[in-house]
Amino acid sequence: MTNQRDPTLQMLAQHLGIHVSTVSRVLNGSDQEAAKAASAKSIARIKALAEEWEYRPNPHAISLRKSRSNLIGVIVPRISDLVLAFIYEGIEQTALDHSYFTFVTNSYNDPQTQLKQIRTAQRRRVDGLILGDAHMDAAMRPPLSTLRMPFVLVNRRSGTLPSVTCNDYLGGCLAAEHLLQQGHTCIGIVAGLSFTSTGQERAAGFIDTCRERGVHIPPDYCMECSFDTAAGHATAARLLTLRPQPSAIFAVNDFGAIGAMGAVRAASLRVGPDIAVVGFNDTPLAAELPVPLTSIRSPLHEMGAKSMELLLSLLQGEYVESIRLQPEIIIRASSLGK
Amino acid sequence: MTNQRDPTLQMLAQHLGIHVSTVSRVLNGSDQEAAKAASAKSIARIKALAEEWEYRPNPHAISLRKSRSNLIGVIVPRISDLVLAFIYEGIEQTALDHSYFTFVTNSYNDPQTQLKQIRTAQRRRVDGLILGDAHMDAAMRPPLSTLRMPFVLVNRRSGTLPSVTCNDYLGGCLAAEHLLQQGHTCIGIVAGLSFTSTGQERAAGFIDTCRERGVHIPPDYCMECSFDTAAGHATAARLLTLRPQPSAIFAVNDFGAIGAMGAVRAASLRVGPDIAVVGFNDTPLAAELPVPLTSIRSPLHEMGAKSMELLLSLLQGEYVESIRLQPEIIIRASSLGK
DNA sequence: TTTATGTACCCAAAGGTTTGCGTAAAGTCA
DNA sequence: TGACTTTACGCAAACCTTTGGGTACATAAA
Repeated sequence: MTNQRDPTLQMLAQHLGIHVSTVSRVLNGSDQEAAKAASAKSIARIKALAEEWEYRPNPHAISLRKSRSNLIGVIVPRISDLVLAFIYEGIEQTALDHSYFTFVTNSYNDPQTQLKQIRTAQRRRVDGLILGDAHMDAAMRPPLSTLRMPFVLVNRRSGTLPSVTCNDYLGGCLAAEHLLQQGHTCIGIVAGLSFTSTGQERAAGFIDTCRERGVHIPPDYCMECSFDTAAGHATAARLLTLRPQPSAIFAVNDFGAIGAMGAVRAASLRVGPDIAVVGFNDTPLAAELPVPLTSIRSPLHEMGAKSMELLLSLLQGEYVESIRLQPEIIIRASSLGK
Repeated sequence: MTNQRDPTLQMLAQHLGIHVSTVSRVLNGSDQEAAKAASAKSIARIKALAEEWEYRPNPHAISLRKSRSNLIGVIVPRISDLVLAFIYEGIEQTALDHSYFTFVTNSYNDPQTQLKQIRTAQRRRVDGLILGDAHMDAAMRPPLSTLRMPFVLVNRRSGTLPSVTCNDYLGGCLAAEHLLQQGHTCIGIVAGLSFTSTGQERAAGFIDTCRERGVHIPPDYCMECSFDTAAGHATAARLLTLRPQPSAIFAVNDFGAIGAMGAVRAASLRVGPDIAVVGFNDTPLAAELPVPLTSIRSPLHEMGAKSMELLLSLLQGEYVESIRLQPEIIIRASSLGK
């Protein structure tokens, strides 16, 4: 019976001389329902044949009939940003565990593109969305509340929309406490994009903590920039031209911090002894850099997993609360004097 | 007419008093077919209403009817390996341009897992597969030829299976030529996993070129290891304990090279003046590292895009040839003496 | 006038499941 | 024996499209 086409319910039913509806109930109802639908003997026969023929239900037929697709759309700024890749791994694994499929696309932080990708996903009839590219500024973002579809934000939050994020403010505090403890009083910030909650809150936590300890960070020592290495380099270079020159730099993400380290070296200064550098996210790179990078660890995989769990709850019609995960500081050579 | 359910062909047809089959032909046949199916006036009415109601065909119904899903499965070792993330971006964009959807999963270089992921994708009724985690060793890999489904390999090749790769051997040659030109005669290799064509061919190109120029690389100076930073660090550390100590290290991927740079520094040596380091792939990080990394650039995005194009051809039933893209060396401070 | 050729449609089956409802036969109880 | 309940299924519609066939009417050619 190893012919070309995959077996269908109908083929099984016909072969067994049992009606297709009965076969259906046995094969995917609960044990209870199965018992109601057929005798023990029939159940055994059906299951045996399904096994032998390696019957796999056609997902398109199921989706059509049930009008749900078991598909989740994931939209991120860029999947080649390591941070998002780790988050996505958490999402994808959790989805698979619950027999959902996910597909992921880039929006490049462009609201226009984000909206387009959302529409494309909806055309594919996804059951829900996970958005990793939220803008804080409600005016700047597509009207998410009009999505008419369950969704959750991940990594970045926005207003009261359901989200799973790191406690970025606290992360900023941790970074500040460490640098203050090292005796720094003049500090520059590579602040990320201002419309992201990540950038905004990490910087805010940092600045507030400094102020509480009597260290003032002037506005021009806190520079907005995008989250890639090149931007981090350029921004840190500008920070280093300020007078008085900062003795430490806090970058709100590791890629930015790596760029900053490059800028420090390009200015013939040493990372650590001359200029302390602290990053954020503790990507696996951080520990292995030529000068190991002090970084705030955020639980990326867990963040992705939790966001998927939240969405699953939402799909069940349950009420959910946003989640904030705890960061932790990992101190390495880049922020320690000689 | 803004009610809850999305409009269907039938709803349009009923509203217009035109048969659903006619509406179908007008809406997705060519202009030719449309003209055959209905009068100019009817065509206009149909299109107008479809527009007004924002009609979107139900992909599940289409898939069921046509028994094709417009879905492509992509399997990679890890999407959080930057190299694969860039390749995937190329795949995904090209797919979207041809109105295909892709979804991606990790196989962690485990043949067992790979097979499982392939089966899962097939259960979703994908039209084709792109595999980024091929094993060279036919015995070690799932029997890809029995897939009964179009597929193409990307990044790594295996036997004569259709693939899109970088000319890794040539890349290895370029790296060797550069280091030889710098006067190095004792060189260590962080060689990657031996069952991957990438690791194997890059190392082979390097070693062969050295031999041609009279520089012998003993087997114990070429160490296998996985492609992450931590492994690169550990392996480079071992290379540095060899006597005579190598004055240069070629790592077959950038993450490995970054780890190696860490090891060099941990041994109180300077990257560049003391130990030259060369990587592979020229990920955006390379240029921005504290010591900028010399690396062989492989066109990752293009590789992904081309692999998708190849698969599309295969889906058309066309015959295809494997593609090898040209690498290029980007020289930076990490391989230059003082 | 007959025959051929379009034009502008409609019909109905098919694709694979799910699910509310119906029913014949067997068993239970008084 | 009659009434009633289980047991073990079967029936058919529904989900939304696509597509290989018509058909009825009109116009044109022979």
